Amino acid sequence: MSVQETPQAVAVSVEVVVFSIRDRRLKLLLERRGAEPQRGLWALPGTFLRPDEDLDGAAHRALAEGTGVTGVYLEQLYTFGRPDRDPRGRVVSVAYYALMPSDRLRLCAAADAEAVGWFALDELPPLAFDHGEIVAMAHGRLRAKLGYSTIAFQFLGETFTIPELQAVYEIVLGKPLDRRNFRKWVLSLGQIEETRELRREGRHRPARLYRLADPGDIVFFK
Amino acid sequence: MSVQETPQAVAVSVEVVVFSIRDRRLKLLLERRGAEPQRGLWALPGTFLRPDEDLDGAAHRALAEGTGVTGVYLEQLYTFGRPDRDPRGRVVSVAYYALMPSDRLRLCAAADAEAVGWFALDELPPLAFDHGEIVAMAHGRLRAKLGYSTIAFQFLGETFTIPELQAVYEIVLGKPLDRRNFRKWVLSLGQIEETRELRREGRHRPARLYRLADPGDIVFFK
DNA sequence: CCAAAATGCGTAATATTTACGCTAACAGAT
DNA sequence: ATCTGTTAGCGTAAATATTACGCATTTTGG
Repeated sequence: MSVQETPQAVAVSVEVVVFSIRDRRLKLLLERRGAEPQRGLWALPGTFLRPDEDLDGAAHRALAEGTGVTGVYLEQLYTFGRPDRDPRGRVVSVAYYALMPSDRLRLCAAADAEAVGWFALDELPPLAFDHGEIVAMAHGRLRAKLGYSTIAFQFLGETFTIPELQAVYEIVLGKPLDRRNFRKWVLSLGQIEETRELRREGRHRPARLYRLADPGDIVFFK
Repeated sequence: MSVQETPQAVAVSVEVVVFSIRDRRLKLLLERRGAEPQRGLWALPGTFLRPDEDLDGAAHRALAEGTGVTGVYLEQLYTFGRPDRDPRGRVVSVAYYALMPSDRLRLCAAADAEAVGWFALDELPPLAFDHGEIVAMAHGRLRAKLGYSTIAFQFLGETFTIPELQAVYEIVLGKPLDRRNFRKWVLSLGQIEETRELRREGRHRPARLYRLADPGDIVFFK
């Protein structure tokens, strides 16, 4: 790095694209901005980076402060730095995306946000700054990563049935999958182990509950 | 983003991991640091972000100033922001990686660098800051992306033979490939078209020269 | 004109993916 | 107790993709 150049002071923020599946749809967590600029528009949960904090830490904090959510899967997505992307000045945003089970939420509006809400990905309100661009990239990455990693499991609780897992794939990919082939495929990954319990709901045969063999880990395959 | 927080001033830099294939090995372009801190250590070409510049622009500039190289394939890799990663203060680095043909270089040492040089990936000198970590991630990304995109072509000139392309794959993946299957595979991608010319070298049948059907574009497949 | 080296084509064996028939288990209605 | 609708779960065959590899072709150097 060229140390003879004078480093220019820049504000660094993190923004988090939080995905969850609710009502059989892929949804996004947004905060309504309670301050200028762009007051009233919806925006991604985010925060400025603190002096002694690393980027992952800031992303976790943004999520905790904005929504009370902790312990979810978080991954760095991309860094956005167009000079004019924030009217307040030069802000470089490191975007993250997060996946969480639908039940894991206690909504608590952040101090400077009038509201927090879930929005279906295909019915998003107008977003602040360049957050639409960030969301589009996060969605693409999520779809791609379903195919070669176990991130999809992050949408589910500790135990889950194979049909529930299949629903996650179908909702994110937007297309139906064959039950029988899906079952074979997911079992062949060697990532889940069966429990002794069943999930009974509806007037039909109950499904066996499974558990991640290595919870917390994201495994890559193929 | 939480606008009530005071944004902390942070220096933002870009660092570029430049890959090329020279002498049938995967090599990396490094600059020897000519100033403190860590003077004398080798480091990735990089620069601080300027006020009116976007991140991609800064990465291209870092490359042009450090090495005189322009017009190469550049892609954002990851952003590194551990609080203690640079002894000068808080520096968040947006890392990029670049691929270039082996012939495309006019080495010109940057003003503050005593030297610029190519190093085989498995014989790297000690690197400054956390650049070793950045290089490791770039190498992983490069290998992964060979499998589902046409980045490999960026290592070659405008025209190339199929065996030359195969050598790129073999060197990056570190394993031999079957000539006949490789040919079928690469032709089936529909990304290259044959020219009327041949490349003659050595005492053997000359190879046909091909050209990218859509030069500059990186195509994803599978 | 022969040997060496590398291109270029074709075909068989193997593995992976996809399609889909069929049985099992449960809830609730008759 | 039996029937019915619905979803879970198993197995098998067909289609597709990948891999292995034999062999003829085209060039150069001696």
